[in-house]
Amino acid sequence: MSGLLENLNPEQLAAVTLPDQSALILAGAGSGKTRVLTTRIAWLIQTGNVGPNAVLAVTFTNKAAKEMLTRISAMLPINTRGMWVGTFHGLCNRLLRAHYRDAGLPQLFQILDSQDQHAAVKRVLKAANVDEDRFPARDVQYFINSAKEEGKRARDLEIGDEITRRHAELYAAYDEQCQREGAVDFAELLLRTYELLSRNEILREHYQRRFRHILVDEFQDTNRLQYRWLKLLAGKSNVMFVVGDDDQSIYRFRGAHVGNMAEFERDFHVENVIRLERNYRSVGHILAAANALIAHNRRRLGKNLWTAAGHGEPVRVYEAQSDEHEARWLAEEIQSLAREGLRLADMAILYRSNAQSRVIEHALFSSGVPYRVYGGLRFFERMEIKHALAYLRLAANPGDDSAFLRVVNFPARGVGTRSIEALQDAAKAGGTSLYPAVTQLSGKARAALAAFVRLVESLKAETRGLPLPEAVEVMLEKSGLVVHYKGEKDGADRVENLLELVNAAAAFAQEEEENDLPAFLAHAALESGESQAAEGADALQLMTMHSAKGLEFHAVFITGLEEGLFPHEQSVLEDDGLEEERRLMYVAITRARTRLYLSFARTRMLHGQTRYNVASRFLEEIPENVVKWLTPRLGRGKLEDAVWAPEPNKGFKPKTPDHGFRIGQSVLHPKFGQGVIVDAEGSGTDARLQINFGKQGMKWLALEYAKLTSA
DNA sequence: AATCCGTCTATTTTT
DNA sequence: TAGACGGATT
Repeated sequence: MSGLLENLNPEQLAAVTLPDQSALILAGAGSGKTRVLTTRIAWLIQTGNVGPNAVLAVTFTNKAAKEMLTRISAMLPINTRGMWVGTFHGLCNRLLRAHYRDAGLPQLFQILDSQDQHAAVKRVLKAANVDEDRFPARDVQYFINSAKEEGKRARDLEIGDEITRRHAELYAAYDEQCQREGAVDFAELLLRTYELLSRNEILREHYQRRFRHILVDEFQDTNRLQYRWLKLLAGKSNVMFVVGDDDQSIYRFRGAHVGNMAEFERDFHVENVIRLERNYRSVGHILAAANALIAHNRRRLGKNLWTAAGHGEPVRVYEAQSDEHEARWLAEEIQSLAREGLRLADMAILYRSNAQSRVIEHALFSSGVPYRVYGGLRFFERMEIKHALAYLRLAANPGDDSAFLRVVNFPARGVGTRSIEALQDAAKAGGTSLYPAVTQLSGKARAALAAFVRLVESLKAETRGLPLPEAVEVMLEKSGLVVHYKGEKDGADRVENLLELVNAAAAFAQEEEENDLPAFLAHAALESGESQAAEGADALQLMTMHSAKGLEFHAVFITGLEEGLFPHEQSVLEDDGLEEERRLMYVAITRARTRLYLSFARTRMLHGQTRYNVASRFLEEIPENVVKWLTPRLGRGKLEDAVWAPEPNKGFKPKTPDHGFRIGQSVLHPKFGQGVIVDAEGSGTDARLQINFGKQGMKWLALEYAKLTSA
């Protein structure tokens, strides 16, 4: 056998070569989980009686799915085409496209992402004349998604109180609207497929017979509906190979149900659970910190990571006076590591909530450290891209009301609210979508709308039969989007993104076998794309601990370790919340290969107020012998002393310093020339200013001695 | 139709 | 503090 199994440790080997029975692999952080999963698939195929098309592998992210396919292709000389490897949503999309009639959907059903869904809910609320203060769209959206993730339709809900009753009605109305418009949201992809397979015996048996081996990645993140979906496909006799880590379950707030692991053991009569506990990523002290911390959780399946590598460096802990000091220390420490030769891209700053990035970014910017922030808007979520996609959607299907409403007056073409309302009435009266209802109108409203209809018609005509990227170019031209943004003052980035959409279409057309317009639209909804294009440059990584899951870095900084922030005060109120926060800390710690830093700040600006903090309990849960304090060691006081008391009202603090210099101001220095003040601290004779002198560099100058004049 | 202004809110996020 | 949003204003 061509070395497939070489270098696997005994547990990995056991997992890969398990006989045909369902198995649960408890894979610790850094234990070679993806390798086991992909080698298992390769092994199944290579040893004979399993063909590629008998394999179904499910992941949560497109990235993971892609990674898996790449690795399998590298291991096997075969074409991976027949294999179904994808995300839950991607696979459901594939099934529903293939069986749209049986699923009760139009052939060109559109996928709504969360934004689209939010807009759709708002339209339902408006149509139903609901008081949006009492029933905010995001609450209704949350209600609908939670219900769907429990596998429930509006009619299946138990109505307890008035609010629930109203929510259920809105859920029903929303589903009706989606059905009318041929729209399917993310949860619906799952639920619809589930219903299709449970109702349709022929289809169910077909797929059950086909997928002899079902493999699931990150199983601890599955929700209840996903588990039922898997069970349905598995039937009585298929082999499930699920990989997960209960200690890394951090997504309960979005429906993940760790209990699925225990249920799986029971439902599938799992005889032996295989534990992958040997860690190939981190040095000993880091693992010791992680193990000791997670041992404070009660409900665990149980696991202890170990490594053959040495202890390595101790975990460093830093106490800062304030969030700004913490940020400045981070910048300094990172620069010093960079001087030692570490690549910036191999270091990460992690935080609990996105808001924390601001101070850090400020400090990094001031010291000129290149960085990259994860999170935020992704490519296909940007407004201008949404607009462009709406035009494409209309070209594919003019009956798409949400696309219609998005761009009917964008760029502005004199279609006002009154015209839209008239149109909506006409559509309702005629029982049609908005587009065909235009002919029912008269007067001014009709004129403006008719022009839009002509635009869509010409779009349809001129893109028909064109290769995808060319169709996108035509759309950009005809819709007037590019011209519009060119004329806007901050439109340059948007124009660039629109042009990038042509490249995205070209890349998609080249990579995918099924590459027509509808397929591209589904791709845009299911894979929102990278959040930032600038990959490759050597830049420090900034992200939340949640986004760090699955990644690893040479050096990791976990920041803001303060009671109330991490563990977050909200989470302490939630059932199992504290344990989930601890798992998050565990995930964060285990991202580090050789260097781990933990930091906290005594004071932090939060919601415009200074908060006084106590160090996080997680710090105390890490054994002293693996830790090295960079600041004087903290007394180990009782946590009951923890206060998040608001600042005692001392009236106002003089925010404008007495010396008259402000941050952002341009100044002139006799020796360094012109510069800009980027930061300041102290006051009176202690006042110091940090000034960016461009090529001369960044300097801290004592105001008392530096002869500064304003420039 | 664009812009201004007051009000509200503030944990984590993939599909 | 700062961003998003909705309503009112120009």
